[in-house]
Amino acid sequence: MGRPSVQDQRKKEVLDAFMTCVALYGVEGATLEHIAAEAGLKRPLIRHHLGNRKAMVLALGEHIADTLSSQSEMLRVALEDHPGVRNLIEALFNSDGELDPRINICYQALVNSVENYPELRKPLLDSMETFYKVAINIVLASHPNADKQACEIVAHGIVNLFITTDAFIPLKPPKTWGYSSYFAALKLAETLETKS
Amino acid sequence: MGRPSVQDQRKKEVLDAFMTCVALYGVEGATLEHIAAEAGLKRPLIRHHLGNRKAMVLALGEHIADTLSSQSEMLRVALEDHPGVRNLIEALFNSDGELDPRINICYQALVNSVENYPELRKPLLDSMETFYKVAINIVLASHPNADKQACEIVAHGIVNLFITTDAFIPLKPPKTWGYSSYFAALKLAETLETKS
DNA sequence: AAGTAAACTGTCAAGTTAGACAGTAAACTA
DNA sequence: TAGTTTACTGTCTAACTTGACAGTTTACTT
Repeated sequence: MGRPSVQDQRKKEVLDAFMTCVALYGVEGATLEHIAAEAGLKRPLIRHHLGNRKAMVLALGEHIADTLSSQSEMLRVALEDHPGVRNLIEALFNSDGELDPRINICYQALVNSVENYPELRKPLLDSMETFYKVAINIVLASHPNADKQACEIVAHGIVNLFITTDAFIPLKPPKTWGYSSYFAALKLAETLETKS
Repeated sequence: MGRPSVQDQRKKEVLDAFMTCVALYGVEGATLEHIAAEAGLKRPLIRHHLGNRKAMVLALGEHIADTLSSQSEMLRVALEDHPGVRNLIEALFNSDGELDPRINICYQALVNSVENYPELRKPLLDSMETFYKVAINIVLASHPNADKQACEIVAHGIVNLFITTDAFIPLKPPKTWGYSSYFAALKLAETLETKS
């Protein structure tokens, strides 16, 4: 049967290194050399595992989408026993390093490359949609009497506020920026309380 | 006195082309060839006007920061006679093409490059701060009796919701995404009404 | 121990990119 | 018209980047 394949594992490692480089240099700036150095491998190995550049970018798109989707699932499971909008907000804003900020940065970089790699659009769109869906369901579950549309809007808003906060991380902004988004999310959540 | 200088004008044109390319290919992916083609000039001219690559990136940082600041000023002036949070939200979300979405995309790309170009941090931080300040003052002006901190939070929230909406534009998302941010911003604004 | 399938390495060729600089053309002044 | 300043072009070099592929090593099977 020959040497055992570590392709699945290696692929993940390389994609992780790719993710780091895209976050730092942008999609086209993440060269094979950068990725190889980051992954601790020789350059030709990158190609061996992920194929040529286009295949790599598309694989990264799938990877980011999968990661976002599985993070959504983790969020859903984590809040299954402790529902409540409040807990959703805490999970998003006060998850100390549990949610990898590279994913958001990388996601944005890929979004901006959709024109060059149209195949990226669907996975990116779908994975964000599931993220929103999870948030919406959490909000709906904790406010069964509230207006359905209002819940969707609040959920979208909370997620979007989180996204912006995450996007500013490389800037090392004053803490007030993060706090404001956090409190704005809480305010949004409160709009459901008063109506119920 | 020799041939009249068009440097100021050309510089702006080249920076505009640079902005377009960064939005499309990322900071490191925006090559001189791309920029030259976009600007309709020969490659060496880019260098003539903006200097080497590092100088170009820093110049773009200043340019984006200046543009953001002047857009903030325009917003301030436009809403001077028609204050009100509602009008702020309309101006942000329903400005049909008046606010260039490339600026936001480019801003994000530059934020992610702060580690490679540390000098970018200050202008990016300062210009976003003035954007927030303008929004805060508009909110404060229309709700003089409301809690000051609440106004700041709402203003931050509205701006951040707008930023996320703008960031998704290259994805061509379903209209509901944009609407949700818009309505979430309105809901945030309403939290001030009920308390006054 | 021989066979084998996969991971891994070394290296070359083609294309692209940034940087540098000499030189030309254009638009003004005296 | 001569001089001057600036915009602009052509072109060379060095470095970088991707793609390709032959060859080696590793780890498992029979």
